[in-house]
Amino acid sequence: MKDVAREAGVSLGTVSNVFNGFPATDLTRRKVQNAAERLGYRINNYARGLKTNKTYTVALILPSLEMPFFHHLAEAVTAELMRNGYRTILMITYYDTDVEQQCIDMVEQNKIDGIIALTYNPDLQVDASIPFVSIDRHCGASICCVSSDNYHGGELAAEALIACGCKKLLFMRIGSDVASEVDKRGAGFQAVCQTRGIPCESIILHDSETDAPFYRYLEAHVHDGIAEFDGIFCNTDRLALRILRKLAELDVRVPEDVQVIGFDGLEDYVTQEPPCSTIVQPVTFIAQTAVSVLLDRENTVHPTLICLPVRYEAHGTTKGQVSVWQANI
Amino acid sequence: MKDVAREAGVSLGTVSNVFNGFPATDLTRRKVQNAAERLGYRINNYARGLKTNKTYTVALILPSLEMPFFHHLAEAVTAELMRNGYRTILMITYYDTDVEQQCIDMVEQNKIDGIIALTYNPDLQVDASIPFVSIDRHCGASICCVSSDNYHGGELAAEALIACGCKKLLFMRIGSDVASEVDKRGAGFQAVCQTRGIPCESIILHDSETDAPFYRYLEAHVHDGIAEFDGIFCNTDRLALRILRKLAELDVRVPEDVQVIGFDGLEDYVTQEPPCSTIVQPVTFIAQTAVSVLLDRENTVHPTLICLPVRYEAHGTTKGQVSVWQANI
DNA sequence: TTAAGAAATTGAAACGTTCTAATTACGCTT
DNA sequence: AAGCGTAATTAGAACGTTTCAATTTCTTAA
Repeated sequence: MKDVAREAGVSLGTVSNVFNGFPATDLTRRKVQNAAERLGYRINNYARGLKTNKTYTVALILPSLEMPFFHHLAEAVTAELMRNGYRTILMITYYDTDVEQQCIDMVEQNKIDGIIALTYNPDLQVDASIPFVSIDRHCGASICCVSSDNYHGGELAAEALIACGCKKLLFMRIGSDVASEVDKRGAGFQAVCQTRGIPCESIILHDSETDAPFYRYLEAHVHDGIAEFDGIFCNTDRLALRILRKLAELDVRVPEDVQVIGFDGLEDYVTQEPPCSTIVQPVTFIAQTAVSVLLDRENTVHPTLICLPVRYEAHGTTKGQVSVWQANI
Repeated sequence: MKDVAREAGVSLGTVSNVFNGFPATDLTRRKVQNAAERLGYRINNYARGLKTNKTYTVALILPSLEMPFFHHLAEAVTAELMRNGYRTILMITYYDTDVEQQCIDMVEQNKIDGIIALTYNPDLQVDASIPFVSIDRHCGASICCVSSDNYHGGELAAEALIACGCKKLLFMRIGSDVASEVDKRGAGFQAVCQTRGIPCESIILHDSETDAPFYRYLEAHVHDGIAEFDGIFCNTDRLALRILRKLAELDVRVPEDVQVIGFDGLEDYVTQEPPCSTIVQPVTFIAQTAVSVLLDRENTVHPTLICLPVRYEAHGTTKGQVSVWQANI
């Protein structure tokens, strides 16, 4: 920059002004730009960050990229940040709460502009001075969490199954994250069942790595292809897919005898064989919202939870193309 | 840091020494650490980067995260970099060659320590002074590219099918990246067919978004469940999966009448229904190799291509559990 | 006890920006 | 032509580290 200033015959400050869009004569502007071009000058963002304390970098902390929801999120967050001129530092925790804390520590060390995280550590130590947005799960009372409207998603699933004629329902939930927003899917589902007077059984697996308990339940409650229930809501598409295969194995006809709805609506699972009706999460919208809440530090008061609308999408494991999401619940 | 120095009653330089592991008395070391603790001091990496020109950050540029190969790669690269004390800046190009160039430009501006990229732009402008490793595809004569041993993978596929009794083979290839390392799969496959005197037809789709041409071919060459070929090698598992479904639709029995092998071996596809025999890529190893080549700037001379070993894995769409990868080709 | 040598510590000058207050140049009005 | 207000430019002090030559302190051996 010093060289550019000398080459252009102006002062250091002027070069800085030109590069930051501060007022300058067309002539000087041109002189500086030419000099910079000739010298192949590139601004040094570290020196700049040192002075401004602004790094145009945010950290994205995720448990893994293997689950479709996670890598879709990663892609969407990265894209949205880039659109705003920010870079993404990606960190993977492998569902390990210690690694989560490590990531936070590492990242705070680096004077970044914010953190977007999906973590499982209930008592994460995070510096209150650094903007933080969580996804799917609260971490800290005053930290904004953005997620799908899981509760309403559960309601939609119940409404859809009931509208398609189901009389006896089943809710299946797997996954290790307790007390997360995701947990509300079951609550919404059960609430509707209750109101409508539809019996509903729940099988909830928090710590199990395997689906075996679900399979055992199915085997116990299906006899000669006749099931004791006629509708299942699985809390993820991934699970729904495996349940569908198990049902096929047990000679249960879908959707004739039993109807199935999953949750997520990411192409990866929905288009698999068989494709499954589902509650679609607005991943891209979640990403965009998280980013804009994070970057918008104008309002000092932030919402503590933002739920984004989900919708029901029929893919053949429920009867008909019922547009339940338009129902006024 | 100034405050820490004052608090500990030592000079600025000493504090720096302590934090960088330079020799210091146990006493001073303790004094400095206590002071730092009391003041909640954290080193500022931007100031440090300014001085040392070392940022402990590398950029990872990928077309997308949706393909299993890509997100596995992203995860493995991130983990490996973290293990080495580096941070990962993730950038997604959406297969757009302009965006690729943009990413490179952005990243060069930021004085990072290196770039790992999987790009499609044949004439990417990249600053020779910044360490660069590409994956799956060369970009620039003197830039190191690491990939699976795709040629040998093709050979393995052919060997496996032939060892399982195939007499008339088919090679199917889809994907937009021309002239990449991936392209060598077909070459290896055909070479073995030639040597062994096995007839082999190839259907190569470079620009097609859809599989329709493959389906049309299959429909034309299968009559009443009897196919004119008895073995297929698909250049990805994703494709293999769809071909398998089409074959089922055409009442072709797999593996009895036609055997199928895919390529990639990432859980996402192999465990789908039906699971498919495949050539497994060592994703994690690719990631580790890319990182270590990138970080190891000691040797000024770098290899221009590094091929990592693949292996054949039977999953039921080929007959028997033939361990072809041990064959001495 | 002292001199020499090694080890630890210090002070000040970088690194490449931005920022602020001060200065200079410019265009108008009287 | 002088005076005034505004806009553009400048000089130099930060920002928080590292680095290196110079200095001090500590060890050891004569």
